[in-house]
Amino acid sequence: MAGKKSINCQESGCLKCHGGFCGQRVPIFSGLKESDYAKVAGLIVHKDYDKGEMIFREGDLFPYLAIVRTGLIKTFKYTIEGREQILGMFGEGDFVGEINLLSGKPCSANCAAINKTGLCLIPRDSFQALLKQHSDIMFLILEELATRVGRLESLVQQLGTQNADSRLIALLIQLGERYGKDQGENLLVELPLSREGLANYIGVTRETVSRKLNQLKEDGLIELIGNRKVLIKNLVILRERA
Amino acid sequence: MAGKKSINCQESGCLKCHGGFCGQRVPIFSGLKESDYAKVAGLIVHKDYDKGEMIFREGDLFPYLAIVRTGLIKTFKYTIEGREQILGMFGEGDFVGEINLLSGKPCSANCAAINKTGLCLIPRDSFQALLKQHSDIMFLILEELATRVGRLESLVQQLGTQNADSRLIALLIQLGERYGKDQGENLLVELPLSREGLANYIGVTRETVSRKLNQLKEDGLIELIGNRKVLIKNLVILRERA
DNA sequence: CGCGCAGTTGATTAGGTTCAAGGGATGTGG
DNA sequence: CCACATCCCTTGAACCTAATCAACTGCGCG
Repeated sequence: MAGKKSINCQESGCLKCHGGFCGQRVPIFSGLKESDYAKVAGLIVHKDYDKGEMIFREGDLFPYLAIVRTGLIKTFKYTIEGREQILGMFGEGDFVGEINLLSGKPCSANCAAINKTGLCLIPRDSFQALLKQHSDIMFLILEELATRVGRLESLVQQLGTQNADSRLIALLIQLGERYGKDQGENLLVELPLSREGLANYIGVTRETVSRKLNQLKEDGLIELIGNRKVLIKNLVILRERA
Repeated sequence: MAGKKSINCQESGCLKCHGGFCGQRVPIFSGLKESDYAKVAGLIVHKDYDKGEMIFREGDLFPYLAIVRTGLIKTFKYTIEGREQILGMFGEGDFVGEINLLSGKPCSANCAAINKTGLCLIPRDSFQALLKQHSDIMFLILEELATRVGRLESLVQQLGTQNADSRLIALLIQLGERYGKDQGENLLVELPLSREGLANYIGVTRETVSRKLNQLKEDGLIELIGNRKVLIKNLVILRERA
């Protein structure tokens, strides 16, 4: 056993990953040749995080590109009042830490594990060298950053909306698109976040989320299954109500 | 004269710009050699916009990288309620349109001129070719996108803050950092936006901006000079109040 | 000089926060 | 497998802030 919390695959060339997850299934490396991929794999360090554990903090130097191998993480900032404002969520194959990769600037936000999470860390220097040789990777990162800008813009749009119903509905639809499974007419959404988490995404209190969710249930638009599942019964009307 | 609203410098190799503004004073081209710069200049198309005029709309294909030569522009989305939510402002030397450059995707937001504005437009195809030859430009764009992500994150943080005072103060400080001029103890800020513009930045109504601004004046923290200037008298206390 | 837009100010209202208490689910250890 | 503890969620009531609606002011401009 290589320890409980941190498994370093450096010597083995990360055989555990190679042919497995972190690498070919990661979009930004999808274009690499076998031989190049082996080089990358040799640099990867594995690290596991418990639910709720911090990965980096705003202001930290975090000299890695972190790829999510398993689990789910979030980036967030603290509002002036001290509430946690979620900025984004990142699942398998997504990466964070790109900012410090380039300029060596400190982190612009906090990052924590939502669930038990395994990351693949690529040290900054190694990655920069890789980038220079493979401009196609740079291109993919550029694209990813552009879509990230797009997502943040949508979040700004959501938070700019006064109405709490609209914000919550927009979030539900969004989560549905990302995590929903079709169930005949309906869409079953496994929520990655608690009520408080949802609240911290859309800038309201957890009580409001609770109330609005139950209101939507009473209006027959959704069904609440336990605390972590929502069945969207009428996406069309839900969209209209936003 | 080459027309009132659109000046195409293609034939002349954009002599007007060369040695003048759009090019060497634009950060992303700062590393180009004279000869390479001449190539870029030959591709540039000038276009002028009146105050309030749309540059592109959400969903448009806008196959240009647009560099601000003179003036000021904003990107924005419409909230679900129909209010205009400003996403960002871009002044001389800044660029927009990077998203469609790569993937050819439609615009994720609207863009309009805040003041009379002159843009330098570089057609997408030409720019992509340029990027392939100059990975250093790609790198600069990557960096710019990263800072843009950072700004949007801060905006999300601001909008996630419930308190309207805090939001407005945060905006004032931000504008102060960007547009402020030191006046001894004080900081004079030329506002690039109307009250309504400020309101559309921080997701409140123009009435609220007006009230809060006057309250800050009465508390001796700021001085209002006409409608487009604010004198910040005590930045330290202002920060505390946020 | 007067028109029109931008900003201000006031009164009212509505919606969400806050504070407080009760109810369920989940998981752990006996 | 049940009992218990904890965490999370729900629900209620009061409050408060910012939106809304409406009228007024004043500045800039033709």
